Amino acid sequence: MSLRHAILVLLQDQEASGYDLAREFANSIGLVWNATHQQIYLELGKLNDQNMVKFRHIPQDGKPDKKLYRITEEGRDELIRWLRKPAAPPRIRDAFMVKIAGGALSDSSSILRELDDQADLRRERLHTFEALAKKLDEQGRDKDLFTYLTLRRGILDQQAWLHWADEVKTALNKREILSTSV
Amino acid sequence: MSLRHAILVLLQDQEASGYDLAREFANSIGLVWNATHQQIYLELGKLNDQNMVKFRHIPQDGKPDKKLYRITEEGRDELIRWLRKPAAPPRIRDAFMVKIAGGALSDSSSILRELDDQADLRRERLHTFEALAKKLDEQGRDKDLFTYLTLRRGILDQQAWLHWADEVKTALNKREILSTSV
DNA sequence: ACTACTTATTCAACGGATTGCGCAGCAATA
DNA sequence: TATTGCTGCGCAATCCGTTGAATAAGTAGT
Repeated sequence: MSLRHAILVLLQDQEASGYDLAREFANSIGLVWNATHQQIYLELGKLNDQNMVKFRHIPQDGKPDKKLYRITEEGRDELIRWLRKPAAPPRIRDAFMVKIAGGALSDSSSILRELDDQADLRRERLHTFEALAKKLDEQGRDKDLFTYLTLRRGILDQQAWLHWADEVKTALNKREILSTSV
Repeated sequence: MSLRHAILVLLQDQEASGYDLAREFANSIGLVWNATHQQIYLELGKLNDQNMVKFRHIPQDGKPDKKLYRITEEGRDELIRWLRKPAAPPRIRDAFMVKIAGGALSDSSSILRELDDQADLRRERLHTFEALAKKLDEQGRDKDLFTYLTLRRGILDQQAWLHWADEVKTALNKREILSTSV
C-alpha cells in the first residue's frame, strides 16, 4: 500500500519525472522498496487524480517530452499522516529460502552453486553500499543522516546474509564428508 | 509465483489440511514466506485441479470436517523442477524503512517510538527462533539440518536488525543533543 | 550501416494478493 | 449468559504487481 508514499518521499526533495523516479527506485530507494517504471507511472497518474501531486509539461528537443511532478499540500499532508501511523511489518517472500527449507530434496551441490551466485550478488551490493556510505561519511553525514542510516541497514543486512552463507557452506561440507565416509 | 512451491515443500513431509498449512505459515515457514488462509485454500484448489496434490475427506465430530491433502508424483516432479532453476531475488518492500528514508519530515521522538516497538517484535522473534534452534541442536541437528539453517537465517536477521536499531538510536540522540545545545 | 542503449511515456492482459464477509459448532472464560 | 477464540472451509470484489509490448528520436559503438 505504500509505493505512493515512497514516491511522495522522493518528491519531497525535488521535482522529478516518472523516469527520474524509476532511476531512483533502481538505486537509492530500491534498497528498501522496489518498483518498475510501469507501476510508477500508474501510481503517479493516481496521485495526480487525487491531487497529491501535480505536474508541468516540459517539451524537450532531441529527447521526448517529459512531465515534471511535484508534491502538493495535500500530498504532504497525506505523507505526514502516513508517517504518523505505525507501519505494517514487511511480508517476507524469499523464494531462495523456501528452497533451503525444502532442501532435503535437492542435492547439496546444486544448493551450494546457487548459494554462491546469491553471495556474489550480495557482495556486490555490499561494496556499492559501503562506497556510498563512505562518501556520505566524508561529507559529514549529519546532512543526509537518514540516507546514511538506510545505507547502514543495507550493509548490515548483506553482512548478516554472507555470514549465514558461510554457516551453510560449512554445515553442508561437514555433512558431505560424513555421508561419503560411510 | 511460489506460494505453490512453499505448500508443496510442506506437504512433502506430511499430509495436511489447509488449516494445518495456515498454521505452519504463521510459524515455521512464515519465517521465509507468508500467506493468509484464503490464499492457501485457493492455491490448494488450483494445485488439486492440476493434480499436484490430492485430498481425502475426513469427517470429524466435535470439529468441522476437513480435507487432508497429500502431494502427488506430479507435484513432486514440479517441485524438483522448480528447485533446479534459479530463484528470483526477493523484492524488498519495507514500509518502515521508507519512513526512515523520509525521516527528515518526522520528528525524532516518533521515529524512536516506532523503532522501539519494532525492536520489541524482533527481540521476541529472536527468542523464539533461538529456543527452537537450541531444541533442534540438542536432538542432533543433522536430522533437520535445513530447518536449523532456516532458523539460523532468521536469527542472524533479527540480530542484524537490532544492531542497526542501536546505531539509529545513538545517531539520533547525538543529533538531538547537538540541536538542543545550539 | 546496423545494433544497442538511453530518454520518456503509456496501454493491455493477466495473475497474485488483500480485504471483507459468511457459515458452523464446540470450548472456555468472564 | 454473553463473548471470545479455535477449528475448518469457502466466495467475491478489488487492488496491486508483473509481463510484454508499442512509440519515437537521439547517441554511441562495432
